[in-house]
Amino acid sequence: MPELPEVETVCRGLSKKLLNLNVLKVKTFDKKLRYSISKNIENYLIHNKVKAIIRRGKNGIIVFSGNYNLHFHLGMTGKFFITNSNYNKKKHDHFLIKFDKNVLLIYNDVRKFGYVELIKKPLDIVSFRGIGVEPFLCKSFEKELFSKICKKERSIKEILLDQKYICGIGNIYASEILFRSKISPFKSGKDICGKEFNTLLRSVEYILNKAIKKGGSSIKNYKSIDEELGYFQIEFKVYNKEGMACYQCDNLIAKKKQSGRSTFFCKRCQPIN
DNA sequence: CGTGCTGTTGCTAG
DNA sequence: ACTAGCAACAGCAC
Repeated sequence: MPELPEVETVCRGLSKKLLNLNVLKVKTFDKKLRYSISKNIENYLIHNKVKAIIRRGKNGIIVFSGNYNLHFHLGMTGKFFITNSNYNKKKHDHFLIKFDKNVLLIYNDVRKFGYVELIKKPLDIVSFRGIGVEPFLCKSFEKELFSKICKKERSIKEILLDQKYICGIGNIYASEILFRSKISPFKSGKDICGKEFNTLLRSVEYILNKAIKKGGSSIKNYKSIDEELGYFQIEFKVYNKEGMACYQCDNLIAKKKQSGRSTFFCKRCQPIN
């Protein structure tokens, strides 16, 4: 389930396991994920050392010592596993990197909406793929963000999902953030007042931070041989809770589609006006 | 057994 | 500027 907190947890896990290791071998099992993987990717990465793992929105970047970095996006079902060289290939494994110290990194993706790609240095992290402000920096950009968003006809839920304003928020946490903010997901951007917007930004930080903390606590007590990185789940207040009692009031949680995607909310706690 | 629907993302054609 | 459709697959209800 890769939104920002999951990607952050994956990056921290990768850092812990891969930093300073050397690439011995790269292998692709599938020619194509969302995009085709560079045919001779091994030539670009072999004998390179892992220098850092960086997250930007829902993107991860493995920084290598050579001229190229490796950008990954997990799509809907992308997962990394760290294991050892005795590993046997599983269904939907698409890509692996063998490092020294007997460390093997596996990329597994059922639906193949994710991808990995080489990106040439230098790394421009600020304007990376044209995405917007990092959620944990959004308070410093409150004025700029508000001046854009308060002109939008679109609903605030769709604005939160649009990576070009604030990046990293996906369909699950968008509902959770709006519930905490007591703002209707259907409220138009132009109807959001300054005070509400301030509450919204604080909820963005709160919800994502809470989820990262949860991920951070789940990652350190691994015990299986094949360690799956970033798999965890926070307790949701509204997501997937249709028909259940609201956490705050007696009302039942409602579910509606916005741009073809499910939104969960409480009509009483999140009034439209 | 099949058929149809849903799903954590993001690109693109219209 | 916006939305529907789509990518590929599993899991579920019926």
